Amino acid sequence: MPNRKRTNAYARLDESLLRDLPPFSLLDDVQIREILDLARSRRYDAGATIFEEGDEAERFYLLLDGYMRVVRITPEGEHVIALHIPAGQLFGIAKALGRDTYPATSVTAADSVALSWPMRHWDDFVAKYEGFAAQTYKTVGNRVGEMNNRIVEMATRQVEQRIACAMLRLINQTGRKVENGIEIDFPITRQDLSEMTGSTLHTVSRLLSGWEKQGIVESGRKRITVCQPHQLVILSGAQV
DNA sequence: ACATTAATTATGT
DNA sequence: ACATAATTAATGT
Repeated sequence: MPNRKRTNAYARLDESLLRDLPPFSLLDDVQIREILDLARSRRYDAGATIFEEGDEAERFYLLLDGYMRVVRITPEGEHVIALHIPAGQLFGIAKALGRDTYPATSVTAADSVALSWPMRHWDDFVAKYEGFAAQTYKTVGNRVGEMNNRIVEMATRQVEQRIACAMLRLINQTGRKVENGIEIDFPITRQDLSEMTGSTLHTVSRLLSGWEKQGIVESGRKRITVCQPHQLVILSGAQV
């Protein structure tokens, strides 16, 4: 039996991968098949850079598994983590922002799998597939909203409150229930938290140690569990 | 109220 | 054994 030649690097993709994801949930299996046959599937190790800020936006992506981190790097080489993206969401969608270069760098926060399509299909997708445009712009809106909140946070809250806010977002968006609380579902360091909050890894470490003594969190190397989310909410200074 | 510096210890391959 | 991550104390702005 001769090998079938195929464009994908791995076994034929199954329709069920996309069927329940918001951008594609209104489509029938024939349409999903079309889309999958245009897609490339790739696996990335944790910490892999998928594209960099300013690169020509050649493809757009859908994260099937893992977590992405959207990063901006200052001329001085300082990293600022703008956003985390969970599995099931599109990223690298420069066309949705009216751009032909990527506005930020995308790095995997965990081992990940992503589909991607050439950007030239973007307009076809928007025109042809019901619900695709609406859902993607909703996603973009949510991300912009989150970043706006962060700006207010940065300007008005103290470091302890900002870190509490960042951790609350993480457990809401990427939390996984474990015995004694909610664990952040991907490896995360003190350094990462500091890059999300405009702080330093030392301050983060010191605060986490304090919270651990109070039983609010439990942490180890590259992993953090929030045991008492409510206490974090109080510390975050959220408006009641 | 924080960052920075530096020294030390813990942890994972 | 080695590199990376985390802690802790001291000092600086």
